[in-house]
Amino acid sequence: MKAFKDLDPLLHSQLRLAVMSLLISVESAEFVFIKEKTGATAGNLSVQLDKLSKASYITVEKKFQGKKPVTTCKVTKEGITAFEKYVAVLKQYIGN
Amino acid sequence: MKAFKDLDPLLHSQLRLAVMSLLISVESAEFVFIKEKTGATAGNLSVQLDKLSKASYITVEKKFQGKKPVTTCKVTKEGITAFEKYVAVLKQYIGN
DNA sequence: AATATTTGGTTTATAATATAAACTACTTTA
DNA sequence: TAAAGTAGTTTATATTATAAACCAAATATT
Repeated sequence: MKAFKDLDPLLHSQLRLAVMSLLISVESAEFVFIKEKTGATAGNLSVQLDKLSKASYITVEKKFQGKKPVTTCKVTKEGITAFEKYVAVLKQYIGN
Repeated sequence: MKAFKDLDPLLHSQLRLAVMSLLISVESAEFVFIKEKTGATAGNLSVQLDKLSKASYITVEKKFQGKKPVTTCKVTKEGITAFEKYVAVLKQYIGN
């Protein structure tokens, strides 16, 4: 019997956790906005969004707004569930 | 201005966080006990205890109990402070 | 009595992860 | 038309975590 349950490694990363936290509160956000809010570099953010997307925790939609590319992210139902589970497990570590 | 403060990287690690969580609740624990409670391998635990110790978050004392080596760990005041700060920052991510 | 096996670890090598730097493609401005 | 900016992606590197191999001593096995 394990005293500590595993923390979802996909969420146990500062940047990805910040992204999820952000997306849960706004339901939709653009790449540039997330980049500013998290203070991440574009490259790092691009990689981490890709990981979250591949896990179906978020959806990433790329379109053009006029002539500029715009990447819009949304959290999925699975993403919300995973986040909530992560928080619940985490509380075992940090004491509610 | 950054929306998300940095999470102490030393504490933002599943095993090290579990160790700290454990030590805060008991004030003193042996290597084998921590190993069992966290489910870590001895090698991994040895490395992570060393990191926590080098950061002065814990103290590690090695002695012999009869003929067996016993490694006893305690959390330091700095360790408690760092842990509490980590938790406070984390709450920004997970929403209290 | 020699030889496994277990205990309590450490050291080292490898795998995974995060991050930064370099690059692409297109647009706007000077 | 050249330089600089925007919005990203790809790739290389540094960091971190983990596992495998190892060590020394004690205990159990044949």
